[in-house]
Amino acid sequence: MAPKTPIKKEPVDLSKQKGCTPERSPITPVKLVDRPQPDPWTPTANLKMLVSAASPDMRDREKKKELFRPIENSEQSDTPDSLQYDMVDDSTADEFEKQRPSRKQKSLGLLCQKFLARYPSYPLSTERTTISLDEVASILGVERRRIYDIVNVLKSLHLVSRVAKNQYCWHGRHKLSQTLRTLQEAGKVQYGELVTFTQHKEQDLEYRFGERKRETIPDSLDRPLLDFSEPDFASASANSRKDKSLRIMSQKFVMLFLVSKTKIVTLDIAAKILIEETQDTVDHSKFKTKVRRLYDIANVLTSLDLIKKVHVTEERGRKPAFKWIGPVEFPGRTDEPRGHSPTSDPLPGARRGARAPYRICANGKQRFTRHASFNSAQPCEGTKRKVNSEPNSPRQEREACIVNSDEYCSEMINLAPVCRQKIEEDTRNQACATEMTLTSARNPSITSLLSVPRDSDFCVNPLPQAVFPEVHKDVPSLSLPSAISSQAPHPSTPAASETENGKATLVLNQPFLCFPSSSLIMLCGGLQENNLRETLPTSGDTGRRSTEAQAVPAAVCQKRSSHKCASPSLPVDDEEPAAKKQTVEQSDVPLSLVVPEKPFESPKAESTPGSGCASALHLEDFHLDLASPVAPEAADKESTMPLDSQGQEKWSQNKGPDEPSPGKEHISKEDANQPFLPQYLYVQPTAGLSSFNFLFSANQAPGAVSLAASQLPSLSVPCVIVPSTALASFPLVCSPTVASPISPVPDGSSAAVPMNFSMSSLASTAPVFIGTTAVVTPEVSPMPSVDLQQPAHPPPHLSPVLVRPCGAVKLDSPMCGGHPVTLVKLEQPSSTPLTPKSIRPTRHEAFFKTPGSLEDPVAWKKNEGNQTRNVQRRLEISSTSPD
DNA sequence: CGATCCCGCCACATT
DNA sequence: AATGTGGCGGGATCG
Repeated sequence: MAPKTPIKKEPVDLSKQKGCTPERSPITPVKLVDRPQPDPWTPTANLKMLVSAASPDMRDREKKKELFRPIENSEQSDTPDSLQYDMVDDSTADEFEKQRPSRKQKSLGLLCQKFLARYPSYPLSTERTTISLDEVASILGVERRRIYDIVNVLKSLHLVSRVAKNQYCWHGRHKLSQTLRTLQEAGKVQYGELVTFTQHKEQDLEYRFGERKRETIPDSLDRPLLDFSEPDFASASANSRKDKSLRIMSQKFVMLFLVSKTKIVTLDIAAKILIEETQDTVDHSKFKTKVRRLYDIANVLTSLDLIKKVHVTEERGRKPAFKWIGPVEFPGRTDEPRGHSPTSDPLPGARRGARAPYRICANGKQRFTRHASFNSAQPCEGTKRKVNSEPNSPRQEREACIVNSDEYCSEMINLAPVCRQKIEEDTRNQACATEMTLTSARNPSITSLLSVPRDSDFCVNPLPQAVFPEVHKDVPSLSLPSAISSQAPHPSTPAASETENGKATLVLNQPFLCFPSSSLIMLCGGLQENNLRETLPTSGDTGRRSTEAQAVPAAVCQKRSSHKCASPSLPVDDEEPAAKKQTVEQSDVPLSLVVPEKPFESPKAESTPGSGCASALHLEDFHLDLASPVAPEAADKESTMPLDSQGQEKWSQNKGPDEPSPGKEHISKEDANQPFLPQYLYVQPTAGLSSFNFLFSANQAPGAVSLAASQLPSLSVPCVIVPSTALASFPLVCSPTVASPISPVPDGSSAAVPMNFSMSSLASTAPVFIGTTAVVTPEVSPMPSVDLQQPAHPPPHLSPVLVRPCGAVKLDSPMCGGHPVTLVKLEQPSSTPLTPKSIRPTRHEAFFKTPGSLEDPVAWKKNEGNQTRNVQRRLEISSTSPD
C-alpha cells in the first residue's frame, strides 16, 4: 500500500553500484552504519531499505556525521551488496511498512546526508573521486532529478564540479573556506551592507525593493557572483550554459548569511532579495517558487552543517529562518594577512580559531561584538547586545532583535540588495563625467559624508576610516610594503597626528591606504550616485538622488559640527552616519573583492558594455590573487596592462595639470578624507578610468590634514598619485602637501602638490586625481616619502584597499532608497558610531590596528609584498581583460 | 491551515 | 532525436 514505496525507484542497477563502486568504495564511508542490515535481502532490497530507511528522524545524521567523517577515509571495503546504508531501524519488519517513506524520509536533506556520507569531507588530494549521477541515484534510490538538486548546491560551493556528462568530481570541503570567503566578499560587494533589522525592516525591504526594483542593471550583479563561483577552478568545462538559479541562488543565499551580522536569514527575506535581484516583479507565485527552492537549498546546506533552521519570532509571528553555523571567518591565506586586530596578532591562525567574525577588526569593537554573537552559540546574547547597546537607532535595534521560538534571539537581517551595480555604473559614468563630479564635489555635503564618521577634528581620521574602513585592515596588511615595515614606525606620521590628537596618531599608524581604483570609485559611488543620478539619471532615480544628496549634506553638517551623534540635525542623520559607518565596516570586505568588481563595472559604464563578464572575472581574479599570488602574472600585468597604459597617459597628463582632469578633483576630495588616514592611498586603476593607481601620502600633512578635516569640506592633502603601472616605473609622485585651502597644512610637507579634496570630488567618482607632478618629497612623511622614494619598489606600499563608500553612501540615504536599502546596524559597534566620539574610538582602533597591522604586514610584505602588488596588478589586468 | 518540500512534468541544452 | 539538466509549481505531508 505504501503509496510510494521506494521500490519504484529501485530500478537501480545493482550492477552499476558494484561496478561503480570502485570509485566509491574507497569513498564510501561506512556511514551508517550500523547495524547490519538485518537481512541482506537482495541488493535491491537494500537499496530500498536505504531509501526508506532513513530513520524517521534525523537522528541518524548526527551519528553519521560523527561516525563517518572520521571513518571516511579509512578504507572500508564496502561491500557493495550490502549497502552500508543504514537502515535505520532494526525493526525491519516494519521497514516495508515503514518504507512508506514519510516525507521526511525522503527529504532532500536526508538524501543529501546520505550522499555526503559517501564521500570524505576532506578527500586526499591524491584520490580523485568521481561521482556518477546514475550510480548515486540508484544507490540512494532516488530519481536523478533529486541528485541534481543536491549536486547543484554542492557545486555552488565547489564541493563538487562537473567533469562530464554524468560525472562529477568530488572535491570535498577543502575549498570550502575559500569559496565562502569569496562569497562573503562578493556578498559584501553586492549587498554591501546589509542591514539588519527586524520585521519592520522587512517591510522596508519590501518597499525598497519596489523602489529599487532592479535598477538598471540587474544582471550584472548576478553575474559576477555566478561567474566567480562557477569558474570553478576545476571545471574544465566552462560552464557554459546558463546556469541558473539553483546554483546561483545557493550562492546568493550563502552570501546573505556571510554578509549578515546576525547570520540569520529568514526565508522570506532571502526570497525577496533573491527575487529582487533577478527580477523585480515579485509575483506571489514567484515568491512561492523561490521559497521552495530555498528550502531545497537550505536542506542541502543544513546537511553540510552550514546552517540550521531556526525560527524568528516577530511581532507578526514566527518566521522560518536559517542560521549560519558554518565558519564565519575564513582564514585566509594570503589575503588576510593583515593584523588589524588590536592585538595585532600576527597570527591568522589564532584568529582563525577564534574566527573573528569579521576580519575587519580594524573597526574593532563592533566586530568583536559580533563575534560574540556569532560565535557559535550565543547568538542571542551577542546579537542582543549588539542591538541594544549600540544601536544607532534604538528602534532598529529592537527590531533587530527577535526572539526565536527557540531561544535564540535571532535577528533578522535584511539585506538590501543594493544595486551596487548602479552605483558602480554611476561611478563610472561619473568618472567619465568628471565634470559632474566636480560640481558635486564642491558640495560640502560630500565632504561631510566623509568626515561624518568622525568628528571634525578627527574627522580626518575618522572619515577616512569611515570611508575606507576596510582599507585599514586590509590595506595595511596588504599594502604594507617593506618600506613600510622599515618605516613602520612611521615616525613622522605619528608626530603629525599627535599634533592634533591621539587620533592623528591613529592615522599615522596607518601607513598606507590602498584603494583599488574601484575602491575609489566605490567611495565616490555613494556620492556619485547622487551625482550620477543627477547627471545621469540612469533610471530615474531622481528622487533618490535628491534624497541622498540631501542626506549627505546633512551628514556633512553634522560632521562638520564634528559631532555626529549630536547631530541631530536630522534625526535620521544619526542613523545614517551610523549606517555609513557600518557600511564602511562591512566594507571591510576584503579589498580584493571590492576592487575587482568595481573596476570592472566601472569600465563597463564607461567603456565596455560587456562589463558583466568582466565583473565576474574580476572576482575570480581576485580570488586568485588572494589565494595565490602570482608574481609572474602581476608582472605581466603591469607591463601588459593596456588599459593601464591608457590610464597612465591620462594620468600623466593629469599629473601635470593637477586639476585638469576632473578626476583630480575627486581625488582631492578624497584626500581630504584620506589625509587623515593614511599616508597613502593607493588606487588601482580600474579598467576604465583608470588605470591609475594613486598613492596619497597623507602623512605629510597629517596635521594639515586633520586641520583640514576639521575645517571640513575640503581638505587639501598632499598626495601622491601613482599609476599602478606607473608605480612600478615611477616612484611616487608627491604632491606637496598641500594645505587645504582651509587648513594650513600646506607647507608642511612640502611636497608636492597640494590637493584639495572635497568630498564632492569623490563623489565624482572619477578615480582620477590630482595630478601633481609627481615629486617625491622626502620631507613628507617619512614613510611615505620612503616609499615614494623608492621608485623601483613602488608597489610595496600599495595596499589594496577596499572602500565601500558606496555602502556608506547608501547608508546615508537609506531614505533615498535607492540603493542600498539596508542599513542597519552593522555591527553593534557601529552603534557607537552614533556618537561621534564613539565612532572615533572605533576607528581609532582601526587605525591603531593599522599600525599593528603594519607590522604584520611588513612581515609579510617581505613575503607577500609581492603578492600585494600582484594583486593589484592582477586586478588591473583583470580589469583590462575583462572578457 | 500554514509551513515544508516531494515529485515529476517539461523546457532547454547537449550530444 | 535522445539524453542530460534542471526550472518550476502542483499538491501531498507535516506540525
